[in-house]
Amino acid sequence: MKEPKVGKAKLHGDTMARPASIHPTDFELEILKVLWNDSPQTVRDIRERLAKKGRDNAHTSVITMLNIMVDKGYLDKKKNGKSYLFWPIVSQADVSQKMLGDMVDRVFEGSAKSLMLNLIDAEDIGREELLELRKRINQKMKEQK
Amino acid sequence: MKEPKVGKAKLHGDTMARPASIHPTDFELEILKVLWNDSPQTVRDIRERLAKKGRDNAHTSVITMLNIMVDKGYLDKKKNGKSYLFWPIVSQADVSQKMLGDMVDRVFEGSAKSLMLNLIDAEDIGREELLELRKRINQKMKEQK
DNA sequence: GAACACTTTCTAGTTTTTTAGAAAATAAGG
DNA sequence: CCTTATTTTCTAAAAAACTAGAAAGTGTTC
Repeated sequence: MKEPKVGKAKLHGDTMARPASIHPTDFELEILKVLWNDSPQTVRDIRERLAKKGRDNAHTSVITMLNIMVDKGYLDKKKNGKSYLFWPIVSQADVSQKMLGDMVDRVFEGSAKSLMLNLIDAEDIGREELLELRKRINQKMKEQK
Repeated sequence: MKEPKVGKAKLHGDTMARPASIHPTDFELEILKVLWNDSPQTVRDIRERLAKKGRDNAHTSVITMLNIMVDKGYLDKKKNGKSYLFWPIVSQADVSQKMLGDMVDRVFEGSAKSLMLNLIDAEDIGREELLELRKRINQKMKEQK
Protein backbone atom coordinates (compact mmCIF):
# COMPACT_ATOMS: atom_id res chain seq x y z
CA MET A 1 0.00 0.00 0.00
CA LYS A 2 1.42 3.31 -0.95
CA GLU A 3 0.28 6.84 -0.40
CA PRO A 4 -0.14 8.81 -3.61
CA LYS A 5 1.38 12.29 -3.64
CA VAL A 6 -0.89 15.23 -4.12
CA GLY A 7 -1.71 16.04 -7.68
CA LYS A 8 -0.18 14.08 -10.54
CA ALA A 9 1.08 11.04 -8.68
CA LYS A 10 2.29 8.00 -10.52
CA LEU A 11 0.46 4.80 -9.88
CA HIS A 12 3.41 2.49 -9.35
CA GLY A 13 6.97 3.73 -9.85
CA ASP A 14 6.83 6.36 -7.17
CA THR A 15 10.07 8.19 -8.04
CA MET A 16 8.66 11.75 -8.25
CA ALA A 17 12.04 13.34 -7.60
CA ARG A 18 11.10 16.99 -7.46
CA PRO A 19 7.46 18.03 -7.18
CA ALA A 20 6.55 21.24 -8.94
CA SER A 21 5.95 24.27 -6.80
CA ILE A 22 2.27 24.86 -6.12
CA HIS A 23 2.92 28.60 -6.27
CA PRO A 24 4.66 30.88 -8.76
CA THR A 25 8.42 30.54 -8.46
CA ASP A 26 10.62 33.52 -7.75
CA PHE A 27 11.07 34.52 -11.34
CA GLU A 28 7.47 33.81 -12.20
CA LEU A 29 6.34 36.07 -9.40
CA GLU A 30 8.60 38.82 -10.68
CA ILE A 31 7.02 38.53 -14.10
CA LEU A 32 3.53 38.46 -12.66
CA LYS A 33 4.23 41.66 -10.76
CA VAL A 34 5.32 43.37 -13.96
CA LEU A 35 2.09 42.32 -15.63
CA TRP A 36 -0.16 43.08 -12.70
CA ASN A 37 1.24 46.55 -12.81
CA ASP A 38 0.47 46.98 -16.50
CA SER A 39 -0.82 44.59 -19.15
CA PRO A 40 -0.95 43.29 -21.76
CA GLN A 41 2.68 43.72 -22.72
CA THR A 42 5.05 42.39 -25.34
CA VAL A 43 8.07 40.27 -24.50
CA ARG A 44 10.30 43.20 -25.34
CA ASP A 45 8.59 45.47 -22.84
CA ILE A 46 8.48 42.82 -20.14
CA ARG A 47 12.17 42.14 -20.62
CA GLU A 48 12.89 45.82 -20.26
CA ARG A 49 10.92 46.18 -17.05
CA LEU A 50 12.66 43.15 -15.59
CA ALA A 51 16.04 44.59 -16.52
CA LYS A 52 15.17 47.78 -14.65
CA LYS A 53 14.53 45.63 -11.60
CA GLY A 54 17.92 43.96 -11.94
CA ARG A 55 16.84 40.83 -13.81
CA ASP A 56 18.85 41.16 -16.99
CA ASN A 57 17.93 38.09 -19.00
CA ALA A 58 18.26 37.23 -22.66
CA HIS A 59 15.21 37.88 -24.75
CA THR A 60 14.75 34.19 -25.43
CA SER A 61 14.93 33.36 -21.73
CA VAL A 62 12.03 35.65 -21.04
CA ILE A 63 10.04 34.08 -23.87
CA THR A 64 10.69 30.63 -22.47
CA MET A 65 9.50 31.64 -19.04
CA LEU A 66 6.42 33.35 -20.39
CA ASN A 67 5.39 30.27 -22.35
CA ILE A 68 5.94 28.08 -19.33
CA MET A 69 3.69 30.40 -17.38
CA VAL A 70 1.03 30.14 -20.07
CA ASP A 71 1.26 26.35 -19.78
CA LYS A 72 0.95 26.55 -16.02
CA GLY A 73 -2.15 28.70 -16.30
CA TYR A 74 -0.69 31.90 -14.91
CA LEU A 75 -0.81 33.86 -18.17
CA ASP A 76 -2.57 33.99 -21.49
CA LYS A 77 -1.27 35.36 -24.80
CA LYS A 78 -2.47 36.40 -28.21
CA LYS A 79 -0.76 37.29 -31.43
CA ASN A 80 -0.36 40.97 -32.23
CA GLY A 81 1.44 41.71 -35.47
CA LYS A 82 4.51 39.52 -35.46
CA SER A 83 4.84 39.41 -31.70
CA TYR A 84 2.71 38.24 -28.80
CA LEU A 85 0.95 40.09 -26.04
CA PHE A 86 0.88 38.52 -22.56
CA TRP A 87 -1.35 39.18 -19.60
CA PRO A 88 -2.07 37.51 -16.25
CA ILE A 89 -5.10 35.30 -15.70
CA VAL A 90 -4.52 35.00 -11.97
CA SER A 91 -5.08 37.93 -9.66
CA GLN A 92 -2.51 39.36 -7.31
CA ALA A 93 -4.91 39.00 -4.40
CA ASP A 94 -5.46 35.34 -5.19
CA VAL A 95 -1.80 34.47 -5.49
CA SER A 96 -0.82 36.41 -2.39
CA GLN A 97 -3.56 34.77 -0.41
CA LYS A 98 -2.60 31.28 -1.49
CA MET A 99 1.08 31.83 -0.77
CA LEU A 100 0.24 33.27 2.58
CA GLY A 101 -2.12 30.47 3.47
CA ASP A 102 0.52 27.95 2.55
CA MET A 103 3.03 29.69 4.78
CA VAL A 104 0.57 29.67 7.67
CA ASP A 105 0.16 25.93 7.23
CA ARG A 106 3.75 24.98 6.57
CA VAL A 107 5.64 27.26 8.90
CA PHE A 108 3.14 28.21 11.58
CA GLU A 109 1.19 25.01 11.92
CA GLY A 110 -2.00 26.59 10.68
CA SER A 111 -2.08 29.46 13.14
CA ALA A 112 -2.53 32.80 11.40
CA LYS A 113 -2.44 34.39 14.80
CA SER A 114 1.03 33.12 15.61
CA LEU A 115 2.27 34.34 12.24
CA MET A 116 0.95 37.80 12.95
CA LEU A 117 2.28 37.93 16.47
CA ASN A 118 5.65 37.03 15.05
CA LEU A 119 5.34 39.80 12.51
CA ILE A 120 4.22 42.44 14.95
CA ASP A 121 7.24 41.72 17.10
CA ALA A 122 9.82 41.41 14.35
CA GLU A 123 8.97 43.95 11.70
CA ASP A 124 9.14 47.65 11.88
CA ILE A 125 5.55 48.86 11.76
CA GLY A 126 4.64 52.49 12.17
CA ARG A 127 2.01 53.96 14.49
CA GLU A 128 -0.24 54.82 11.59
CA GLU A 129 -0.22 51.27 10.34
CA LEU A 130 -0.82 49.79 13.75
CA LEU A 131 -3.89 51.96 14.07
CA GLU A 132 -5.17 50.72 10.75
CA LEU A 133 -4.60 47.14 11.76
CA ARG A 134 -6.43 47.60 15.01
CA LYS A 135 -9.33 49.17 13.22
CA ARG A 136 -9.54 46.23 10.87
CA ILE A 137 -9.44 43.79 13.75
CA ASN A 138 -12.31 45.57 15.44
CA GLN A 139 -14.24 45.48 12.23
CA LYS A 140 -13.69 41.78 11.84
CA MET A 141 -14.85 41.14 15.39
CA LYS A 142 -18.04 43.05 14.74
CA GLU A 143 -18.68 40.94 11.65
CA GLN A 144 -18.24 37.78 13.63
CA LYS A 145 -20.84 38.85 16.18
CA MET B 1 37.57 15.28 5.38
CA LYS B 2 35.50 15.66 2.25
CA GLU B 3 34.89 18.72 0.18
CA PRO B 4 31.44 20.21 0.64
CA LYS B 5 28.82 19.16 -1.91
CA VAL B 6 26.58 22.16 -1.53
CA GLY B 7 26.90 25.89 -1.88
CA LYS B 8 29.45 26.13 -4.65
CA ALA B 9 28.37 29.51 -6.05
CA LYS B 10 30.77 31.03 -8.49
CA LEU B 11 31.58 34.70 -8.18
CA HIS B 12 31.64 36.13 -11.67
CA GLY B 13 31.07 34.72 -15.16
CA ASP B 14 28.69 32.09 -13.99
CA THR B 15 25.51 30.94 -15.63
CA MET B 16 23.85 30.30 -12.29
CA ALA B 17 20.95 28.32 -13.67
CA ARG B 18 19.11 27.71 -10.46
CA PRO B 19 20.05 29.71 -7.37
CA ALA B 20 19.84 27.78 -4.13
CA SER B 21 16.99 28.64 -1.84
CA ILE B 22 17.99 31.08 0.87
CA HIS B 23 15.62 29.29 3.23
CA PRO B 24 15.12 25.67 4.16
CA THR B 25 13.34 23.80 1.38
CA ASP B 26 10.10 21.98 1.97
CA PHE B 27 11.65 18.73 3.04
CA GLU B 28 14.34 20.45 5.05
CA LEU B 29 11.73 22.37 6.97
CA GLU B 30 9.89 19.14 7.70
CA ILE B 31 13.04 17.66 9.13
CA LEU B 32 13.79 20.77 11.12
CA LYS B 33 10.34 20.62 12.67
CA VAL B 34 10.93 17.06 13.76
CA LEU B 35 14.18 18.06 15.40
CA TRP B 36 12.88 21.26 16.94
CA ASN B 37 10.27 19.14 18.59
CA ASP B 38 12.83 16.75 20.05
CA SER B 39 16.57 16.38 19.60
CA PRO B 40 19.11 15.01 19.20
CA GLN B 41 17.78 12.05 17.27
CA THR B 42 19.12 9.21 15.18
CA VAL B 43 18.36 8.80 11.50
CA ARG B 44 16.17 5.87 12.34
CA ASP B 45 14.01 7.91 14.69
CA ILE B 46 13.82 10.87 12.36
CA ARG B 47 12.79 8.61 9.52
CA GLU B 48 10.06 7.16 11.70
CA ARG B 49 8.68 10.52 12.70
CA LEU B 50 8.65 11.65 9.09
CA ALA B 51 6.81 8.50 8.07
CA LYS B 52 4.15 9.27 10.66
CA LYS B 53 3.67 12.64 8.99
CA GLY B 54 3.25 10.99 5.59
CA ARG B 55 6.82 11.34 4.33
CA ASP B 56 7.75 7.73 3.79
CA ASN B 57 11.31 7.89 2.51
CA ALA B 58 14.04 5.30 2.26
CA HIS B 59 16.52 5.32 5.12
CA THR B 60 19.33 6.41 2.82
CA SER B 61 17.29 9.30 1.46
CA VAL B 62 16.89 10.68 4.94
CA ILE B 63 20.62 10.33 5.57
CA THR B 64 21.42 12.19 2.39
CA MET B 65 19.13 15.04 3.32
CA LEU B 66 20.50 15.23 6.83
CA ASN B 67 24.07 15.48 5.60
CA ILE B 68 23.14 18.17 3.11
CA MET B 69 21.55 20.07 5.95
CA VAL B 70 24.72 19.72 7.97
CA ASP B 71 26.67 21.15 5.02
CA LYS B 72 24.22 24.01 4.70
CA GLY B 73 24.62 24.87 8.35
CA TYR B 74 21.14 23.89 9.51
CA LEU B 75 22.20 20.89 11.57
CA ASP B 76 25.13 19.42 13.40
CA LYS B 77 25.88 15.76 14.11
CA LYS B 78 28.08 13.58 16.27
CA LYS B 79 28.88 9.90 16.32
CA ASN B 80 27.10 7.77 18.87
CA GLY B 81 27.90 4.07 18.77
CA LYS B 82 27.77 3.14 15.12
CA SER B 83 25.17 5.71 14.22
CA TYR B 84 24.95 9.48 14.30
CA LEU B 85 22.90 11.89 16.33
CA PHE B 86 21.54 15.02 14.63
CA TRP B 87 20.29 18.28 16.07
CA PRO B 88 19.39 21.73 14.75
CA ILE B 89 21.74 24.68 15.05
CA VAL B 90 19.19 27.19 13.79
CA SER B 91 16.22 28.19 15.90
CA GLN B 92 12.64 27.90 14.85
CA ALA B 93 12.06 31.56 15.67
CA ASP B 94 14.95 32.60 13.49
CA VAL B 95 13.94 30.55 10.49
CA SER B 96 10.29 31.56 10.74
CA GLN B 97 11.23 35.20 10.99
CA LYS B 98 13.53 35.06 8.00
CA MET B 99 10.98 33.25 5.85
CA LEU B 100 8.31 35.68 6.87
CA GLY B 101 10.50 38.71 6.23
CA ASP B 102 11.33 37.38 2.80
CA MET B 103 7.64 36.94 2.03
CA VAL B 104 6.91 40.48 3.13
CA ASP B 105 9.56 41.72 0.74
CA ARG B 106 8.86 39.49 -2.22
CA VAL B 107 5.08 39.29 -2.17
CA PHE B 108 3.94 42.37 -0.30
CA GLU B 109 6.55 44.89 -1.41
CA GLY B 110 7.92 45.28 2.07
CA SER B 111 4.66 46.09 3.76
CA ALA B 112 4.04 43.94 6.81
CA LYS B 113 0.80 45.81 7.29
CA SER B 114 -0.59 44.80 3.94
CA LEU B 115 0.34 41.20 4.61
CA MET B 116 -1.55 41.26 7.87
CA LEU B 117 -4.60 42.99 6.45
CA ASN B 118 -4.67 40.31 3.81
CA LEU B 119 -4.50 37.65 6.49
CA ILE B 120 -7.15 39.16 8.72
CA ASP B 121 -9.56 39.20 5.80
CA ALA B 122 -8.77 35.80 4.38
CA GLU B 123 -8.12 33.46 7.26
CA ASP B 124 -10.49 32.17 9.79
CA ILE B 125 -9.47 33.78 13.06
CA GLY B 126 -11.48 33.35 16.20
CA ARG B 127 -12.65 36.06 18.58
CA GLU B 128 -10.21 34.97 21.23
CA GLU B 129 -7.29 35.31 18.86
CA LEU B 130 -8.39 38.66 17.54
CA LEU B 131 -8.48 39.94 21.09
CA GLU B 132 -4.95 38.73 21.66
CA LEU B 133 -3.75 40.38 18.49
CA ARG B 134 -5.34 43.65 19.44
CA LYS B 135 -3.75 43.50 22.82
CA ARG B 136 -0.33 42.97 21.26
CA ILE B 137 -0.85 45.86 18.89
CA ASN B 138 -1.73 48.15 21.77
CA GLN B 139 1.33 46.97 23.58
CA LYS B 140 3.53 47.68 20.60
CA MET B 141 2.10 51.16 20.25
CA LYS B 142 2.85 51.88 23.85
CA GLU B 143 6.44 50.79 23.34
CA GLN B 144 6.78 53.10 20.38
CA LYS B 145 5.58 56.06 22.39
C1' DG C 1 10.58 39.38 -54.19
C1' DA C 2 14.65 39.95 -51.71
C1' DA C 3 17.13 42.04 -47.99
C1' DC C 4 16.23 43.58 -43.35
C1' DA C 5 15.08 43.74 -38.58
C1' DC C 6 12.76 41.56 -35.40
C1' DT C 7 10.25 37.68 -32.99
C1' DT C 8 9.39 33.12 -31.84
C1' DT C 9 10.40 28.06 -31.76
C1' DC C 10 13.39 24.39 -30.93
C1' DT C 11 16.88 22.46 -28.52
C1' DA C 12 19.95 21.89 -24.95
C1' DG C 13 22.79 22.84 -20.99
C1' DT C 14 23.38 23.88 -15.68
C1' DT C 15 22.13 23.84 -10.78
C1' DT C 16 18.96 22.64 -7.17
C1' DT C 17 15.92 19.47 -4.89
C1' DT C 18 14.60 15.00 -3.95
C1' DT C 19 15.13 10.19 -4.34
C1' DA C 20 17.39 5.74 -3.32
C1' DG C 21 20.39 1.41 -4.44
C1' DA C 22 25.00 -0.83 -4.13
C1' DA C 23 28.84 -1.04 -1.60
C1' DA C 24 31.53 -0.22 2.32
C1' DA C 25 32.05 0.38 7.32
C1' DT C 26 31.05 -0.84 12.06
C1' DA C 27 29.55 -2.91 16.28
C1' DA C 28 27.76 -7.17 18.50
C1' DG C 29 27.33 -12.04 19.37
C1' DG C 30 28.53 -16.68 19.04
C1' DC D 1 37.40 -14.47 14.14
C1' DC D 2 33.66 -14.66 11.42
C1' DT D 3 28.85 -14.01 10.48
C1' DT D 4 25.02 -10.90 10.95
C1' DA D 5 22.44 -6.79 11.43
C1' DT D 6 22.59 -2.18 11.00
C1' DT D 7 24.45 2.14 9.55
C1' DT D 8 26.81 5.15 6.64
C1' DT D 9 29.18 6.51 2.25
C1' DC D 10 29.26 6.70 -2.59
C1' DT D 11 27.11 7.15 -6.74
C1' DA D 12 23.60 8.33 -9.68
C1' DA D 13 19.27 9.57 -11.42
C1' DA D 14 14.78 12.17 -12.29
C1' DA D 15 12.16 16.38 -12.25
C1' DA D 16 11.94 21.38 -11.67
C1' DA D 17 13.84 25.96 -12.33
C1' DC D 18 16.56 28.69 -15.10
C1' DT D 19 19.29 30.02 -18.90
C1' DA D 20 20.16 31.08 -23.68
C1' DG D 21 21.98 30.16 -28.71
C1' DA D 22 20.84 28.53 -33.49
C1' DA D 23 17.42 28.23 -36.56
C1' DA D 24 13.19 29.28 -38.37
C1' DG D 25 9.27 32.37 -38.97
C1' DT D 26 7.13 37.02 -40.00
C1' DG D 27 6.14 41.46 -41.23
C1' DT D 28 8.22 45.72 -43.56
C1' DT D 29 10.59 48.28 -47.06
C1' DC D 30 12.62 49.29 -51.31
